[in-house]
Amino acid sequence: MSRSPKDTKRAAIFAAATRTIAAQGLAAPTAAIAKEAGISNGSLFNYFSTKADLLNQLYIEIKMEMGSAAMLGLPIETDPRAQLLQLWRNWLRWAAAYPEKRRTLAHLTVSDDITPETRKAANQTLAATAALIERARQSGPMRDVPIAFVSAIMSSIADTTIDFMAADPANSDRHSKAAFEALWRILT
Amino acid sequence: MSRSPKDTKRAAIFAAATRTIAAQGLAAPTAAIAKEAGISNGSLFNYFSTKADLLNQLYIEIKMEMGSAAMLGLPIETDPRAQLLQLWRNWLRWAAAYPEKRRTLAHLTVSDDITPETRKAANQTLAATAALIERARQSGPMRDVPIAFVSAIMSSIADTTIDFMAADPANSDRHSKAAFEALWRILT
Amino acid sequence: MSRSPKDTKRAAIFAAATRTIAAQGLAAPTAAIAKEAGISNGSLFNYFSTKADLLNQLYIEIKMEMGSAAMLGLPIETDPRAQLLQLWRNWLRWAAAYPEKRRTLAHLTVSDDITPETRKAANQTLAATAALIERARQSGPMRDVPIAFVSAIMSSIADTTIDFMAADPANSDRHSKAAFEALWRILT
Amino acid sequence: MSRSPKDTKRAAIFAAATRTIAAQGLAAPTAAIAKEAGISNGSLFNYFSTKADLLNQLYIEIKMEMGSAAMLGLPIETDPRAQLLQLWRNWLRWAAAYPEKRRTLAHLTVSDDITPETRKAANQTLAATAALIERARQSGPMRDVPIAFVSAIMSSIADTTIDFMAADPANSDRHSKAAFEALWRILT
DNA sequence: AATGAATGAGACTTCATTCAT
DNA sequence: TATGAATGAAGTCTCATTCAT
Repeated sequence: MSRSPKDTKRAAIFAAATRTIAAQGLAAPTAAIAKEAGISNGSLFNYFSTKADLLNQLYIEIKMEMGSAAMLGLPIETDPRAQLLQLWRNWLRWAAAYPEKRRTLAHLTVSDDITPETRKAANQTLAATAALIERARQSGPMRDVPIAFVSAIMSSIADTTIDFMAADPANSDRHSKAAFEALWRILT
Repeated sequence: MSRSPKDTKRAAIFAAATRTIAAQGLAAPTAAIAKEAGISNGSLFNYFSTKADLLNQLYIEIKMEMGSAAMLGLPIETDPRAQLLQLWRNWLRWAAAYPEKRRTLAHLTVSDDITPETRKAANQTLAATAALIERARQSGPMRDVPIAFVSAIMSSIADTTIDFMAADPANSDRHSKAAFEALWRILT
Repeated sequence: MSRSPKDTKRAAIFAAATRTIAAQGLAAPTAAIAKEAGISNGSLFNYFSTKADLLNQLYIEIKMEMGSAAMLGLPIETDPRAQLLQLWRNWLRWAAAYPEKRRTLAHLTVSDDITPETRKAANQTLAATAALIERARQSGPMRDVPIAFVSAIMSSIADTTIDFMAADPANSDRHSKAAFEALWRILT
Repeated sequence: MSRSPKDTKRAAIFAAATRTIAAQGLAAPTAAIAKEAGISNGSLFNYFSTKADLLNQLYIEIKMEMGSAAMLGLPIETDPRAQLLQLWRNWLRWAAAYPEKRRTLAHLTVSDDITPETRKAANQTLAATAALIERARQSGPMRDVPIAFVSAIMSSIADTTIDFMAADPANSDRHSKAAFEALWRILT
């Protein structure tokens, strides 16, 4: 079950890239990422053929982790609202716990280096989430809209909420609750 | 009424920058922008002292135009819903009409070159919008949340909607309407 | 006797160049000099065909003024020592009175833009000085050395003295006197 | 005993910079220096972070070499005059042997890129020289003047002498001797 | 597989000089 | 004669990528 040395190193580079990009933005030199990862600048290219390659894979990596975190310990067989609320809390908790990952993800999301293929692949990590939303909206007013659109709106509300939680941690809970209620009103 | 030649040239550079950044992203060379504007690379710096200066001013320019477009022909003395709906339509129509401005604005919004002062200045173009939202939500469920938060959520929903409208123009209206209804449910 | 308008403007440019170069060095933009002179950047080139031309003429101008200042009110028919002392005092007084001219002159002296012809022309402003030195050294130990060499040594001692006077004005007199005595010992 | 490859390359860059600056002045492009050193223009910045950094280090390098050369094989326990004479000869010989180093040093000395810290550091290479002068002047007429002033005068005379030696090599010895005697008369 | 020096294209910016008005 | 916008060559510095060791 343990990871190969190669995977370990890749993970170290991902972590280094996350920290470095969170701090410096996408213009962060590959040399800075390599240094943060404790390897030489040249070595980075033994693991990722180009900087763009690294960014694309990092994007998928973070997206997948975020997706997994969102689904963690989700109650089965409960009413949709309870499930969605749990998903919402998981999501926001993850974002609060890993601010650098979120910052870096925000940078990557708007990068021209991220290919459409990568975006498509990353979106599939949200399939489970989409299923939940599907249940929640099923007989509500959004029932005739493409599910991707509904998901995207939920995402954008979550992002906005996370921004405000980060800027004003004291009122984190209030913002989180208000946003969830708003979301629920959208769906039902 | 006509603009000074200097303003004309500035406007030409803004337009060139908008096109170039929409196409190439923020990494677009100043030389490319100058060429697009029909001037030499050195001349650009007779109008903007640095690239960052150009970006900041362009950001404010587009934001202000967007704000004006949103308020265009807004009915006075109507019920809040009619007003907000008009605002929503104006906004989305502008975005659809000037996709390059919107793309460029999206790039600028996340740029590290945009200073906090610029962001603050640009946000004041949304004051009128905020007042409308204020009326709409006044006795609704979002009444106790900071208005900035409500505004931000509205913005993010609008952005998402615009993205989907751009990607699927045939269903523009459906998306626009569904999103507005969702927004209205959030507020009331 | 009054100067032509053209000469007045030239003098204004010389003065502006002196101040600007004293402050910023030879890399001072011609535009900065023009602005300091109260004219437009293009106008400067109506008076001097190139920047190098301006620098060369400025060099001669300052050198001539310095030469004149040194000879001011020189007693005739006195013993050589009294004459040389007066010259020395004049020289140092001028340097103390016009620090910007001296700074600028120092910059110009080492500039590659100053042509050998200019240097030769400027040196002739020192002819009168050389004559004084000639008298002073006539039967002394330096009698067989080229007069240009003796003059140059005197110049360099004067420059060094002025530097120290500028850096430590409180001891100006002491330094001036000590240096003159040293010079006198060299010559006699 | 052999230098590391990195030091070898640094030395090559120093040599290239010395030649290039001697020929073209401080405005010599870094690209020209790099080419002269046989490396690409980007490589230069692997060794010196900025052009100013290179200039500062080069200044110290040449000053130290000059200082060492001056002290070479200095007789101990001799009378001050013999010691000073040896110093003088060493100094002038070095200057004659490495005209490019001297030219470059002259350029660097007046450069605004050389920081006060660098100048201070470089001046300490002359501490030994100052001690010699101290002995020589001890009961002479310059005994009450700051030693820095005396040293500076000696330097300026040396520089002037070197200029004349370079311009008129046939009379090198005459000039050197005459200048030393003049110096000695100053001190004693 | 790891290293890190070397590369050189390309970015931003400056500025002496020109020229239409 | 005066203006000042326009020019574009040139300069410094960065950095993704390569490759000999």
